[in-house]
Amino acid sequence: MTTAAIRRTQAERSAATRARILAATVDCLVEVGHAGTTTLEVQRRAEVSRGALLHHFPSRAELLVAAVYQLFEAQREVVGPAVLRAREVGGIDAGIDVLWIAFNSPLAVGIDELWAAARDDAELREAIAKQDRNARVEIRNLCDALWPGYVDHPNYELALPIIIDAMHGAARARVVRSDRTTAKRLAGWKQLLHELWD
Amino acid sequence: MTTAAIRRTQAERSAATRARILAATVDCLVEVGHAGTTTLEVQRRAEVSRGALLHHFPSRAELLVAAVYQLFEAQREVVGPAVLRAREVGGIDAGIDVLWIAFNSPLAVGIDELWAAARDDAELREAIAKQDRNARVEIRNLCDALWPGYVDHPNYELALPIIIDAMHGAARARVVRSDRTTAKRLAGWKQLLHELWD
DNA sequence: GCAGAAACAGTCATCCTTGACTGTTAGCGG
DNA sequence: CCGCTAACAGTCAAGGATGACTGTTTCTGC
Repeated sequence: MTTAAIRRTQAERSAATRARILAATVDCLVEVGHAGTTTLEVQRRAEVSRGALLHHFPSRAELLVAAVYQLFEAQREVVGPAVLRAREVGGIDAGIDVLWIAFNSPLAVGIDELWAAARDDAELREAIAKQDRNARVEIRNLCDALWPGYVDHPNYELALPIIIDAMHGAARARVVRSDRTTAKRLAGWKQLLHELWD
Repeated sequence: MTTAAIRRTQAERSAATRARILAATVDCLVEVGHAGTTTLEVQRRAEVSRGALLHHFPSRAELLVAAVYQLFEAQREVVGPAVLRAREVGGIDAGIDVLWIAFNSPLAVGIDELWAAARDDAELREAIAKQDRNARVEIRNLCDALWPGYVDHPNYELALPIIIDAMHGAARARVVRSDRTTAKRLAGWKQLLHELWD
């Protein structure tokens, strides 16, 4: 009787639970890692039945592959606004700060987690590889947008991949090392670009 | 009767099987990753009984912690000789090549695997953190040995952590990306140091 | 308003891993 | 040579994860 009050189409119902499941999966990956992301745990967090979970994602593998896309998409939504703010400020330092946001977000932790798991899972590896290729292009465009004045500098092409790799490495080290060292790294990256570009 | 031919002390027997177990664990980590490194798989590869395994390492956690030390130690034995050769050649380029050997060795893959797992395992994290602190000092000394002529250069302190972080990041990316890009990276790192130091 | 399909609910068998446990053998001190 | 202890061997119970399976509800097309 009361249930009749809420009336949704099949597509709406389906999309809603699917979204809940994916959101729970992402949370799970970020908080307890790949190993901790069991289908049971996802099911608990999403508050769906086992049937619902298995209906949308017949296997754990498919769930994780879907999570890859979800993670990268969510990442875009985090980075986008930050870029806009940084463009108004402008300059090398603000650009580094924004880039670091991308690599340091909780979502990046989730991506990292799947990245590690991808080594033994061909399906997952393929999904990650594809998204990574896209991400590389986007990061490149992001940099061009952040530092329009330096795009034509002879050292621009030299510095970018190194900075990006360094951020990758630093993000990874963050698992073990203290936050304190992060500030030093940020300063170092800024100094490097000033050294190369100014 | 024939068994009497081989006579070893308790300590020798013990050390031998312990070494076999640890070697198998390292192999396992490198080949099938942290998740694939089950105690059963290690036991199979080391060709020891369950009793032997559990005798030396009462729990899987202790086994993995021991593997951390083993991995870093093995890494030293790989890098050491390479450094000696590089010192004879000398120069920025040879130094980069040696550093990359350290980050690109199969052992580094194993370390990476445990590094990822360390996020949800306090015991493991502590072990990794400790070894990482040592490794940082050693890498630093290694660089000083590789590039004695540049140690006092004003940009030396700036460049080192960035190169090291970049190698970390690149090593990680290697899981997904092709080897082809590695050559470009190596060239980029060399060029950066030439740019900064020459 | 009714057949059919999609979305969801809940249970269960199977498999795998872990570490506890008991039994056996090889070296060591006296 | 003998008792003892460390090193090793092999089995087993418990727990947890996965996905198959059956039942139920909600929507949609006609």
